[in-house]
Amino acid sequence: MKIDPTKPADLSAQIAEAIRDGIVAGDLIVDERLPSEAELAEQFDVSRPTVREALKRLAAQSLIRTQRGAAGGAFVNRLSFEDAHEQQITTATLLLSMNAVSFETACEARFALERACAPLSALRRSADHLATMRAEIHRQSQPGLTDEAFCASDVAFHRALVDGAGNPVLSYQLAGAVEAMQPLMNMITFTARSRDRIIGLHARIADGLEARDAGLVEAALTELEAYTALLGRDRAAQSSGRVAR
Amino acid sequence: MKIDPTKPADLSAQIAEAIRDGIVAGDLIVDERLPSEAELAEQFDVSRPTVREALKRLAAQSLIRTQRGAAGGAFVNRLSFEDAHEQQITTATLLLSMNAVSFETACEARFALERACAPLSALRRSADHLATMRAEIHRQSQPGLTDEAFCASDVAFHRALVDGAGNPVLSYQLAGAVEAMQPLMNMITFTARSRDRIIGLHARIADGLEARDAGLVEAALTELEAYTALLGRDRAAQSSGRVAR
DNA sequence: GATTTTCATTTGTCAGACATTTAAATGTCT
DNA sequence: AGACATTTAAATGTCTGACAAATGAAAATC
Repeated sequence: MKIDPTKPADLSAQIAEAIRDGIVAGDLIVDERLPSEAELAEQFDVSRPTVREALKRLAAQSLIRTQRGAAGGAFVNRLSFEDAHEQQITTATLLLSMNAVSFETACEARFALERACAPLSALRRSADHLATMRAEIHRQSQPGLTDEAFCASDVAFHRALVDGAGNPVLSYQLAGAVEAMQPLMNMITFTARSRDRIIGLHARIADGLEARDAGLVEAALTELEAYTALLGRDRAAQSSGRVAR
Repeated sequence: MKIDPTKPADLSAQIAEAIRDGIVAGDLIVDERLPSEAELAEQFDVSRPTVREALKRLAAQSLIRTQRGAAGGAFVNRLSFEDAHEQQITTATLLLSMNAVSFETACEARFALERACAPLSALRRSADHLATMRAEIHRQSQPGLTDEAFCASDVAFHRALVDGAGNPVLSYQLAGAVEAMQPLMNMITFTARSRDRIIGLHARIADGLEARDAGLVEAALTELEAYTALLGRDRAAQSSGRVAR
């Protein structure tokens, strides 16, 4: 592990990269302890603050964790699905909010991904998944539910659908996409009629999964996509109509 | 923006979180300059190194960029698809390598996602995408190609398929998944016969896209999934047969 | 032997300083 | 006045040294 002090990049960035490469290449295995900050500083021939900046970069990506005290230090972190999920959501959320991705584009991606889960979920969903979905449908039909709570329940419903596929990689990828869209969905105001429509489609999805009929689920998802896109367009039209610019 | 010095979390982590929240909430907009490190140190009532550690955390997530010099400083970064893509790949790669995700699971997720792209890609693929895919197929049939080069071309082929869908969100999500699998794919040795089989399926995918027939593409992808899973099982069987453990 | 105390190690934080980069301000010449 | 060179100030990047706080292990004590 060597770094080039003449490179234009920051030393801390170079050091972080060197350590990251070591982790990816398997030179550093999970739960292995890195040398102490003082030792790393000596190895890379830099000061301790520089090493610390590098370690913080890695910590921000959940690649390492640090522990204070005698037997403390920096340890290679076992990246959990939860950690990755968190990162994915913040990244995807920012991406959607800053790149002005159109609602339609995000919507299309989301439902395309969900439809990809449908056959697997129809095959493997447990009774638990189904129960969760039914419970969320019931919550969604409660009167007096705020739009935000409705959205949150919507996310939980779709998350159960995705988890039903029994593939953690899919769950991680997809749940991230679904949750990242929530801020955009929250901007929609759901009328009683639109809620009824959505709940009805949710029920059809749950029915399809119960019958293990992927076709039904996909059809309902396609309808739901079209309806969601419509709601998005309505909101856009309203807000552009209300405010002058 | 306030932090609590009595909290168990590191000050730099708290500061990073405070700034991140500001970005997500829109208090800090893209390309806006943050206060200088010295000013931030005063605002949060901490030292400059602590502020710097916080900024490095944010830089590691591509949330900010820093510039040296007179008009320099830390600026809120417009998160690009490329940046997000990079992050996604490293995260997903580590996730696959450290969590011992089975080849089958990763494979299933990958092809489920690709099938989700098929209808959109059939509808929207440009002549360019098709040309890229044909070119990669041609490269794959060159004799003397190393396994690694074959894999790289395979990734390029599938990336063109995904990009053909014309949905940047899908491209970002999916290309990440495909590329993250490359290390696992690289562990497979491709015989001449298996290459022929794969190339044939690639050709069928390209044909399907050319004819804008999503069904053909999906069918070929399903076959390719089955075949890839088979190759993965073979490799597992061989390696477990060769080495004792 | 069990409990308490001490201690060494390590990360977390601070203060101050200097180096380097960079753009803007200033000065100078044509 | 305009073009070019120089200076300057502001900002990040880095270093040194120090102290605080946490923590596990060894030593001391009961």
